[in-house]
Amino acid sequence: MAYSYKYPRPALTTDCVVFGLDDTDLKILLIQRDQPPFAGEWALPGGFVQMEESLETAARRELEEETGLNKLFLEQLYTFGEPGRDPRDRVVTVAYYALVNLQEHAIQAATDARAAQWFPVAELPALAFDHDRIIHTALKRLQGKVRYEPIGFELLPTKFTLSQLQKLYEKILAQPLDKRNFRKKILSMNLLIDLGELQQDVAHRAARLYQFDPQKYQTLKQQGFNFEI
Amino acid sequence: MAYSYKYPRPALTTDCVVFGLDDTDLKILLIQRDQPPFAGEWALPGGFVQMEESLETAARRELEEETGLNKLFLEQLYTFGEPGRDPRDRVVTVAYYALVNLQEHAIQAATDARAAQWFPVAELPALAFDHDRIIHTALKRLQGKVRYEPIGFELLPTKFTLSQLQKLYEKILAQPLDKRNFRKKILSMNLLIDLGELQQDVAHRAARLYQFDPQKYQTLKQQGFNFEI
DNA sequence: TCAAAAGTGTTGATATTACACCCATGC
DNA sequence: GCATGGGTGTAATATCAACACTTTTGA
Repeated sequence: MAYSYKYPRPALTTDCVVFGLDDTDLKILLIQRDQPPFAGEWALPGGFVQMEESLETAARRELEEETGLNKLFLEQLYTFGEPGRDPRDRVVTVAYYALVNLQEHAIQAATDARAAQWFPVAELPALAFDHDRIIHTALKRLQGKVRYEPIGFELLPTKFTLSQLQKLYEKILAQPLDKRNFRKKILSMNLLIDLGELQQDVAHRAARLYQFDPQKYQTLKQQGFNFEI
Repeated sequence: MAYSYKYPRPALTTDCVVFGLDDTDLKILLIQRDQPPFAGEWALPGGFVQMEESLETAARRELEEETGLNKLFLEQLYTFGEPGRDPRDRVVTVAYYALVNLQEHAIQAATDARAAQWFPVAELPALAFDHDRIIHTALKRLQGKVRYEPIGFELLPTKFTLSQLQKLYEKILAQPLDKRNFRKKILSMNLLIDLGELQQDVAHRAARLYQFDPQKYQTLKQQGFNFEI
C-alpha cells in the first residue's frame, strides 16, 4: 500500500517555538546546529516526521529528544513550505508552539549533545532557515491568543501570585496594565482558586498564591463565557 | 540537490474549504470524486503539491483547475496529518479556506469534468477522507475570524446593503443581531463608503448601497483600531 | 527605619443593550 | 391599500479607565 502516489514528494518536518518566562523576560529555546546547512547557527528544535506518527507526535518526540522537555502545552502554529526555504531540498515544515514554565521544567542536555539555550525574544541570535519568520509568526499568535484563551497560566508555576500573572501579560503584550483594574478583572472571572497560602522568602510583604481552575473554565465556557484580558 | 534527505516521505496535498453566501445559506463547494478511494462521494477541491510551487500556489492552482475559481480571498487553515486519514498511503494535507461571493463568481464545469456543487453547511453530504473534520475546523475559524477581521465583505458583492451585511453575520455566527445596534456599530467604524446609490428592482423601499474601504481599514489598523462585531 | 511590593474603591466616561414606529416602493 | 423590508433615537445598564494611599515584611 505504501507509495500509492508516484510523485516526487517534499520532505516533511516539524519545528517548535518553545516559549518560557522568567523573572525578566519572555524567552525562546534554540538549538545550535552542528551539521550543515547553517552549521553553528541557532535553530528551532525539530526534525523529520516519521511515516507512522502524527504531526503532533513528531513535534513532541523531537522536542523531547533535543531538549528533554515533555508534556508541554503544544499547539499547531502554521505550515511553512516556500520552495527554497531549505537550500538543499524542498522541505515543508509544520510549525508548533509550546509554553513551558521555567521554574518546573529544567532543560536537559540534548541527547545528541547539541547545545540548547534560552534566548530573550528581544535578543535572538542569527537563525537558520526561515526560523526568524516562524518565530515572528509564533509571537503574533501568542499575543493574539493569550488575550482570548487562558493559556498564559502554562507559563507560570502551578501556584502563582497576581503580580506574576500581571507581569506575564505585560511582557507578552508589551504594554503596562493597571494593577487594580487587572486584579478586578481577573478575579471577577472566578477562574482562580485562592490557595490561602503566602509566598515564602520574599523581602517584602508576601503575596497570596492562586491556582488556575481548568475545570471551572470548561464549565463556564460551555455556558457561553468568554475569557478576555 | 533533490532528495538530500533519504527518508520515506508522506505525500503532501492541499485541500480548500470554499465558502459562499447566497440569499438563504452559507454554502461550501464540493467536488464529486470519480476515482477510488471514496469514488462517488463528495470531497473538498484539492490535490498534490508540486515540487516547485508554494503551498498557497498549489491551493490556488487546484481550485482553478477543479472549479474555475481564482483570485479569491484564501488563507491557510490547518494541517491535517494523522496516519490513516487516507486509506492508501500516508498523506498530509495543508488545508486552506476561501471566501467568494456567489453573485460575481460563477463556478465553471471542472476541466476534468468532475461535478462541482454548492451545499448549505447544514446539509452536507457524506464526505470522503476526514473532510468533515476539515470543514468543521474551517467553520469554527470563520466564526472566530469574521468577528475580529473585516473578511465578511469577501462574501458579498462589491456594493451591498446594510441588511445584506447583517444577514451575513447572522448566518455565520448563527445568532440574531439587533438592526439598530448593528447599523450604529458598523457605521461608527467609518469603514463603509456610502455610494449614494439605491438598490434596483426590489418590491419594497430600496436600500442604500455601501462599499467596504480596505485602505481606510489599513490606516485605522495601524493607528491601533480593532475591528469587532 | 527603610525599601519593596501587596493590597484595596470610587468616580466619570464610554459602550452596550433593549426596544417600536414611520417610510418608501412595487404589486 | 397592503405587504415588504428600510431606516431611525433614547434611556437604562454595564463596563472601562484613571487614579493614591496604607499595609506588611525582611534587611
